[in-house]
Order: sequence, then structure tokens, then C-alpha cells
Amino acid sequence: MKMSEGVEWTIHCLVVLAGLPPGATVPGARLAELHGVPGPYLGKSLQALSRAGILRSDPGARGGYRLGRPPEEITLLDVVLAVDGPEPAFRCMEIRQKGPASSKDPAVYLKPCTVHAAMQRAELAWRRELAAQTLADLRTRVHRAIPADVQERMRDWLAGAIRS
Amino acid sequence: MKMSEGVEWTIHCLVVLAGLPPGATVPGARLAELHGVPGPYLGKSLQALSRAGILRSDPGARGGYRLGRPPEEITLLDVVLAVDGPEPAFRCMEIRQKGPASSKDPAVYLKPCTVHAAMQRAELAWRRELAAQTLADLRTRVHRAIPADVQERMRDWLAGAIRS
DNA sequence: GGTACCGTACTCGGATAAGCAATGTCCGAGTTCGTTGGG
DNA sequence: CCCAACGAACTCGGACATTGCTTATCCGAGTACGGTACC
Repeated sequence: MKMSEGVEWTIHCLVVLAGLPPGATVPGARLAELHGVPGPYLGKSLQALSRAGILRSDPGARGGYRLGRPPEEITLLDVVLAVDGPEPAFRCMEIRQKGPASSKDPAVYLKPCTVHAAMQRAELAWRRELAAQTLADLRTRVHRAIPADVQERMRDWLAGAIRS
Repeated sequence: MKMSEGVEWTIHCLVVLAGLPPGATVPGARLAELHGVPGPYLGKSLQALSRAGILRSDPGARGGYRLGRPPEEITLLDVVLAVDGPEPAFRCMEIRQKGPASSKDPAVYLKPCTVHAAMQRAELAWRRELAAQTLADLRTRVHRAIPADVQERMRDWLAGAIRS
């Protein structure tokens, strides 16, 4: 089981964007080189966030990306579902209905598969934990964990990338 | 993010094996046709369980698979880690250390990445929920959910597959 | 009749190809800014 | 000097190759059973 790398990339990008003044935008290419990741492919993930409404994109010469809504209203679950896809990791193939010992009566299989339910319970716990963390929370924690000089260097670097 | 299909298959197999009398073994090929899945590939997943000690395999003409330890001591987390691999879904690439704004001082990055910690929290909740469910619990639930006639048909079918 | 040996059938285990999704890259549509020509 | 129109540069968005992993398959090593020859 492997999650798309775009999740990690876009979360870091969102943290950066959440720290900008309102209305400021940053081009995707600048976000890519800021994190040392392949630019064109990061754009693919950013597009997914744009479709989900998490990001808002301004085309044109002074265009770029900005948050689509306040960071308090963006959860990590929203980001993961947008980038990695909404389908759960465990997908029940209903193999209980296959094989020589299965029942021909469809009514037997109306209730969900027991194995499926067990796995889904764990997956719901995972989603619940992701939904409990907003981008605003994460930005606060990151802000406290990074030394002042690194933050200043990032602010200076961003000054040459921000389009307002 | 997609989990290996072998997880679903092997869990169903383990539930079947947990319902057998002690000492009884079932060949992997029989387990495959019982669930309508490709036999040779199911064997690959069963081998992983065997390496992990969850299953015990008896080679030879009257050989087959049986549980490696009591079903009360087998959790769903054990199965998932054995079949799908022990690596977490989210793997931190430490992209905070890359890019023009990163610090050259390694001491800054001794504490774990904040984004990594947030994702790990969710993943730990997922694992905790999986570890809380034993194979014995699951077998009891499956036993209650399946009608008596289907269970009897499975018992009859297994009678021609069990090697003791 | 009992026993030891041998051949056969069946099992698991690891090594080997095919299919597909994720990764990585590219080029086109659209928008804004700077420039230039005219009034 | 002010204004409008034009050209150019830069942006996002979607369509196109390529790599890696999951899926699927096969064949070889090892073991227990049944039959057979021998004592």
C-alpha cells in the first residue's frame, strides 16, 4: 500500500500558501523549485486540488495559485481525497459470493461482508483522524517547529515569487 | 492508494482455517477454488503469511496450510503487514530539507517533520483499529452472519479438501 | 507373513513474464503586462 | 501629453511517453503414501 507522493508535496505547498498575505498567488513552478520536486508533475497534483476547490488558480502573466477557502476549512482528509483519489484502500470484491460453497440466494448477501466491515472500521478511524486536522492547525505547528532564520530565508525567497 | 487484493483473499482463507478442527490442513489450491481466485497467486500471499508465522505449512502429499498460532493471537494488523508490507503508506521524503530555503544545519532537522507527524497520527489510528480485532473475533462475527445452510455446504465441501 | 526399498503423486517455495496504474514530460488555450503608434 | 490597440511573455490545463509495481504464471525441491520385491 503506497500513497501518492503528490500528497506530501501538495501539503507542504498548502502550508506555504497558508502563510501568505490574502490575495497573494505563487506560480506552480516556483512552489516546485522551493521544495525541489519536478515542476510539471507537481502541477498535475495542484490541478486536482484546484478541481476540488481547495486551491484557486489565476491564469495569465501574473497568475498563480492561492487557497480556495480559509485554512480553517481545509482538512488533511480533503487534500488526501483530492490528490490520492476518493476510493478506499480496501475494496471488497465480494469473493464470499464466489466459489462452490456460496449461496445462490441474493438475499443472503444484502448485509455487508463481515471482512469488509472490519477493514472499513479501521479506514474510518484513519479518515476521522485526518479530518480532525485542519490546514490552520498544521501551519501553526510548522511555524513553531521551524527556526526563525529559516523562516526569514523562506520569506525572502518567496518575496521574489509572490504575484499579488 | 490501493491495498493488495491478497489481503482480502488471505483474510477469508484465515477465517476458514480458523474454523477447522486442530491439526487439519487444507492445500492452497483448494482454498483458491473455494473463493474463486487464481490459485498460484494466492499461494504467493500465503507464503508471506507463512514467513510471518501466521500460517504453518506442511509440505508433502498430505500437506497443506494451517494456522501458525491460536486465532486469538492473530490480529488483522499482523495479516495486513505480512501481505501488504510493513512500510507505511505515507513515506516522508524530507522535502523540507530540499530547496533554496532549507537550512544547512542538520540539527534543525533532528525533530521529525511536522507534516510527517500529522500523517503518522492518522496511520497509527488505522493500525490501532486493525490490531484491536483478532481472527477469533472475526470468525465469530462471520459465523453469526452466514446462514446455517451455507455453512453446512461449506463444511461438506471442505470435508473433501481437509488433510489431517 | 513381515519388512525394507523404490517409484509416484502431490505439496510448498522461489524465480520468471505480462498488465496496468502512477510517474514524469510536453505542448496548446487563455490572460495580463509592456510597448508603440496615433490623436 | 493621454489613450487605445497590438505584440509578447507568462500562467494554468489537459493530452502523451515511460518507469515501477502489482498481478499472474510457471517449474523445481521436498515429503508422504502405495506398491513391490526380498528375506
